[in-house]
This record gives sequence, C-alpha cells and structure tokens, in this order.
Amino acid sequence: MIQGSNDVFEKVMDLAKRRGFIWPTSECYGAVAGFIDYGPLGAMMKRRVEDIWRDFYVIGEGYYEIECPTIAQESVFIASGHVKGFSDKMCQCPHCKEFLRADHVAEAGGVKNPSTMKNEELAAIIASCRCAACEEVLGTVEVFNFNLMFQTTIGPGSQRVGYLRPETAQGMFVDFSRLLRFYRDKLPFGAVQIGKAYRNEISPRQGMIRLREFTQAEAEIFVHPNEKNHHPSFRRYADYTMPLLTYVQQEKCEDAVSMSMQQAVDKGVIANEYLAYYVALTHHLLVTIGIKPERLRFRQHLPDERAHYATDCWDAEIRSERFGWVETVGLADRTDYDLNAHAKESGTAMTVFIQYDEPKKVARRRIIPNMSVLGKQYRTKAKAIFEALAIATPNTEGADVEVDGEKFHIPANLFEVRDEIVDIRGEEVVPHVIEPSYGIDRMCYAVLEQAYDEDVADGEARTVMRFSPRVAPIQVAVFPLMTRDELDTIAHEIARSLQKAGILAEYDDSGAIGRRYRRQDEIGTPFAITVDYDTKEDQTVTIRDRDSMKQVRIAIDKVPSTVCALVNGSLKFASLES
RNA sequence: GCAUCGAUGGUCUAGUGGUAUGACUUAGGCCUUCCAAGCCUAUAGCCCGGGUUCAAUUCCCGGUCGAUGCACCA
Repeated sequence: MIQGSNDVFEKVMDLAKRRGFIWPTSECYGAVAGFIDYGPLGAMMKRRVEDIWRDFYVIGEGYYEIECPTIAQESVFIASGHVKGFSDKMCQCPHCKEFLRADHVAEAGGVKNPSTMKNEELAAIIASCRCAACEEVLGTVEVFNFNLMFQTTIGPGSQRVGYLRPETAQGMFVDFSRLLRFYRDKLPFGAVQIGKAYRNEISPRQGMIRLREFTQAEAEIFVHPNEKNHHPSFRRYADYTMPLLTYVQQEKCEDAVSMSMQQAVDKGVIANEYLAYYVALTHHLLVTIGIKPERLRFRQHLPDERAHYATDCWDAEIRSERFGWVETVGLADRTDYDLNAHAKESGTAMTVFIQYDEPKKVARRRIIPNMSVLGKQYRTKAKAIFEALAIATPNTEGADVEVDGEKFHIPANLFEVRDEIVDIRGEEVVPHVIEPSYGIDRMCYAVLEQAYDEDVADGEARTVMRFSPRVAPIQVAVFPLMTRDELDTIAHEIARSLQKAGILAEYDDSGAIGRRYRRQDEIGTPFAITVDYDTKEDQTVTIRDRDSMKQVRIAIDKVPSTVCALVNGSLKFASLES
C-alpha cells in the first residue's frame, strides 16, 4: 500500500539518502548530474540484486561470467557502429532553441555529403538554410559533434583513442573466439558480464533512472541460427504466463494480453523460443528481487524503434509511481550483426564449425594446372592465371581466362580437370546472439520504490521498507531487551553465531527496544532477534517479522539455521507461528 | 542545452544587510521487562564563485545541484 503516490519518489530518495542507500556523488564539491554513489546499505543491496542475477544466469543457465575493461580501443566501437552511430553533427537553432542535426539541415538545403565536411564549413553552409522546426533562416550557428561515448586517450601523450564502453556487450563479442574454445567449440553457449557502462547523456534526469555511469548485467547467448526455436530448457517456462504488449496492440492502443510462452511462440508473438525463454526468465528474476507482477509488463519494440541490429526486441518495463513505465531490461535478438561486424573489422573469423550428422557427398570439379609449364611461360602473371583458371569453365579446346583485362587462352593439355566426390563434414556458421540486457540501477530503484511503505503501528506512523529478505542489506538485527543482567552478552554471542553462518547481522542495544525495531524497519531488515529475561530461563529468544511485527520464540541454537532459511526463502515466517 | 521555480545542521523548518529558531535524528548518561515514552548533556547548518556594501546566509550576476516543461535518449 503506497500512499501519496506523487511524492513516493521524493520520500524514497530522501530515505535512501538519509539511511545510506544512495548519495549524490562527491557532494562536498557539488554533485554531478548523472552520477550517484551507493552508500553502505545501497551497495549491499545492489550486490544482492546482482547475486540473484548470477543465480539465474551463471548457476541456472551455466553461462560463465567474464570481466572486460571498461575502456576499449577505437576499433571495437568502429566495428560495433558506436563511433559512427553514436556521433552526430548538431547545431541549435538560435530562434526556437531546437536542436537539429546539422547534416540533415544541409541535406534539406540541397548540399551533398555534408557529413564529410568540417564543422566550420558545414556551419557556413547551413547559415542560409532554414530551421526544420520554426522555418527561420538559421544565420550564424555553431556546429558541434555530439557523441554519447566518453572519449579518452590510451597511454602517456598518446594519440591512441579509447572510449569508455557504452555497453558491456562488446566485450563478449570481441572475446568470441576464446569463449568458443572455452566452451569446446559447441553451440549454444553464453557469456555474461556485470559491470559499468558509460553514456554521456545530454541531460540526465530522474535520479537514478538515467545515469551517465551505470551498471549493466548482460548475457550474450550464442545460438545456431536454425536452433533459435529449440531452447533446451524451454519446458521450464512453456506454461509461464504474463502480459505481453505487442507492437500491433500498441499501434491499436490496445492493452497487453496475457499468454503463456508456448502460446506466444506458437502464435508468432515472440520471434523464437530462445527469446521467449529469456522473457519468462526475466519476469521470474524480477519477481524474485521483489518487483510486484502487477507492476511488470513486457513490451515489444515498434519496428522503427528497434536498434539497427535487432530483429525482435522486448523490453521488461516496471511501473514507477513517478516515472510511469520504465524500461529496465531489454531482450533482443541481435542476429549475427555483431559477430559479422567484428569479423570484418578485425579480420578474424567468428564462426563455429558445425559438423553434419552424416558427411555430405558433394561433386566438385578441380582444375589442376601444369605448374611447371605455365609458370615458366607466364612468370609473374602465373599466380593470377592459376587463380583465374581455378574458377574458369574449360571446354575441350582449353580455357579462356582474363587477368587484368588481358585475355589468355590456356590449352587443355596444360591442365587437368578432375571431377571428384568429396565429403563435406560440416559448415562454418556465424551464430546468432540472443541478448538479455539488464539495467541494474533501474532494478535497484524499482526495488527501493516498491519496498517503500508507510503503515500505522500502535497508533504511530511507521515507515518500512518491505524488501524481499533476499535483497535486504541487513538480514537480521539482534537486540538485548536491556543492557544488563548479561542479556547483552548473550545477544552478542547470538550475533556472532549468525555472522559465522554467513548472515549479515547487526547488533544494537541503544535506547528503547521499540526505537530499535523502527530503525530496522526503515532500512528493511526483515527479522529481529530479541534476548529477554525468558532467554536465561529456557534458552529461547524471540524472532520478530518486520512485515507483521509478530514474534515467535525459538531456541537459541536454532537461530542461525532458522534465519538462513528465512532469508533464502525456503522457510516462511508464518510457518514458524504454528 | 534552453525556460521557470527552488536550495538554512543528517532530516524538516523559523528568520535576518550585523553568523541563525524550533523539532526530529544521532552520540553519551539516567530511567526502562518488547514496538520511535520521559529527563539531562553534547555534536551539527545559511550550495559554490564573483559583485555591491563598513558588513552578504539575506540584494545583484554567474555556476552547481534538484524539480517541471521543451529538446535529446543509436
């Protein structure tokens, strides 16, 4: 139950700032828009979100995590299209303040190839052109390059250009050959990466929704192009049902329709099983970190909205009180676009050799020249003639070939035509890439916003972060009822036993017990252990549930195992009550 | 980037051309046998730079950050 819907953002960000989740970065020098610091609790929570992601992708799917530099050389982003596609010549209309693509303005004014011009030339040319928005003659304008990538140089005094990566994905693509070898030359396989990416946004807004430095968790799953409809574990999610908003429905302004992944694939709503599988897995993952299903939808990109590389693309969107539907995860079929691009730019093959079940018998004609004669006869041109001959179509007289515009007749006795049946054992295939790409910061924001709640306890307002126990930064609090009669000693021992079990437990003995509970409620600690006078009699303590504020007694020696089970979700608090 | 509005302890706030009010929080102590109780004490603040002025947190200009609208978001 969220109250006062419009200011939940402010309330939750205020709480996040006060209690050490999210801070403006380098505040003492004045913060910088688009950058945030995760405070102690925020960093812990973010790590727990990332660890759940790892549970799904690394442990669940068997796609190992790699870690690549956040800076890469220019070639990587020339191949990926980011150098060109991310950089535009822009200008601003002095009359209506509209930002315009300078090259588009010039083209509209009849200028050819404006993108090859220098900025000054272009500025001079478009001065007489009209603004597309207000139709005023532009006059004196400044043309500037705007590239969303942060640029740097590599090495001292070096002119070697580097860029901060705008996505983690390219690291997995450029490592393709190593990855393929690691996975022993078999498809499908995947690699994942959780790390920082950078985009120099023109005007970052909306708190932690649009950042200039952000954390992505991306999986690149390499599949045989003909196998995209056969995910080996598709059964797992075949009946998984969720609302899907297709582009057809969006164009007709219709609502999302609930269907199972099997139906979605059968009806062609989602392009293939692989994509459908990760759509469902993403839904499952987001619900696991604490996103309410009713605030979650999957929206298909409109055809003109898709990136240049994608054939089908779905966004997981989370409904925010403040920002509406926020695109949080992108699921794209990137086809073979990236591998082809890097193969071409780097000159390295990025293919997988796929063996046929049975070798194929293929008739092949080879033309074998008599090297010793032809070599002596044609000398420096011999090599080119051999190559031309190999693809020539000879007749009984011989073969006619053309090299550098010069025609040669090669008599039939100077080569042998050999028709043979060869075994073709397989083929080189460029895999297609299915890419689920998660915005970790947006997930963290959604977790914070959805956890925020205010209720009334004993007539007093209570602020409580209803985190899933799996993402709550502090997992359990331990309190002595009084700081005397050895209650504090026992509580310290319990806290220690929890720490030894890998639980993040916070001990607190300051002030009234009620205040301590409220303090933990506000940072979302799901459980609290209290040592009271009965503890000394019967070796039991109370365990309190954050959401219901109910307490049950359990034996001290059961505390670590019980808390572990509660935190990982294998035990529900309600079942302790009976 | 443009336009409008805003910025006072950690938080919320009063107020002012002469360094600042109150509450909450936090810390220490007293008290206290389970949900922000009470009492004492302490810590802590005028976003940054420039200008006007004897003196600027206050007035003016510029910037930063935030909110909103426009633009941008491969």
